[in-house]
Amino acid sequence: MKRKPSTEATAAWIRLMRVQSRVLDAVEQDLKKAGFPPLAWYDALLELSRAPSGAVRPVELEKQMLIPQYSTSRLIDRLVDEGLAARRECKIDKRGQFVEITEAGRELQKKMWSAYSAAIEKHVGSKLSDVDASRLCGLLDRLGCSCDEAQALAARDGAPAR
Amino acid sequence: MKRKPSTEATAAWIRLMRVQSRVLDAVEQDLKKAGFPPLAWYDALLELSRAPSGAVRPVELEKQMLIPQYSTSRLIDRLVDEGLAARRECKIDKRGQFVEITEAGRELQKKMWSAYSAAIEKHVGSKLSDVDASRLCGLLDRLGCSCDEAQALAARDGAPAR
DNA sequence: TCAAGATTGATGCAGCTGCATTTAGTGCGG
DNA sequence: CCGCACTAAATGCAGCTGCATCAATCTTGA
Repeated sequence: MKRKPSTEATAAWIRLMRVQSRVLDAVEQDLKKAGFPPLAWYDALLELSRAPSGAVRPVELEKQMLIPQYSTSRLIDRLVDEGLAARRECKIDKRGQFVEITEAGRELQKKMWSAYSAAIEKHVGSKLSDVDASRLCGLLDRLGCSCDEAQALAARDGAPAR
Repeated sequence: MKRKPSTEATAAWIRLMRVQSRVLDAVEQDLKKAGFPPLAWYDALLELSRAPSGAVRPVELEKQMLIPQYSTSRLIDRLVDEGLAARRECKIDKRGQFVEITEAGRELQKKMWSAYSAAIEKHVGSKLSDVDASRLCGLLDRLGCSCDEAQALAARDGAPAR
């Protein structure tokens, strides 16, 4: 019987998988019950709303959200279908485009943040002291090769996921 | 601007989502590159192989793996299609059935564990001391309302995910 | 004993994801 | 200016997921 990874490492792996899936599920369920779309929509709206001009190239969105290109393309489709964002022509590069958040999009993002932040508090915040949350961050960061800007983002108005 | 969850809690949430998804991706990719099926198959095979009789009721599998009923049903379909498991009639309850792992299934499980354990070591073990891994476990457990048996499982021959 | 309700497992449908490919446009070297 | 390699985005297809529902069987209680 091979035993490359230590028992501790394996246990950590298992928990990382299980706990994340449970917590994510719980948060997504809360949002859904409140009548909101999936978290990915929120993330996209947040990125769009952060852009000074309110418009972002799909490629940028893709990099920010760490999701594949086709996924971005379809997510934008859905946002546009729902009137939360609009595609704008990109004059300087005719292959590309800009995606601009609409007023409806901004409103939804704000409303979602109420429910979303409450869910984070309920499923994470209330179970961990700030000190422990920071410890958890530190340990997770060592696995993920750094989430760079996460601290900065969290300090602002909404939190991305994934 | 609301600020229900602390900055620390939010940062922990973000990292939990991001790091998990990166690590899971990395491990799944390693397995795929080695020509193996997805992790879910491994988990199922492991559960089946653990059963003393080598046969398990789908309902049991469902509870162990924490996935919905229809998901189990279809996963079993795929395993059976590939000759890794077989459906056996359940005499005592004609609604139900038993799922039994085949020799091919046992072999695949073992081979996958080599690749899987190597991936865990590469993406988790090598980045965290045992002590830190244990700390991580402790913190995660507080979020997940306990993963009960995870420690016991890890001590044996293979580790489930999710 | 038999109807009502619970449990086991399968399945049709819609939506989402990954993969590969396509379409269109850019920019560079010759 | 042309051809070639590269980047931006969209899309067809297959597989997977969740949801709702179904059929079969079991259990319970009047």
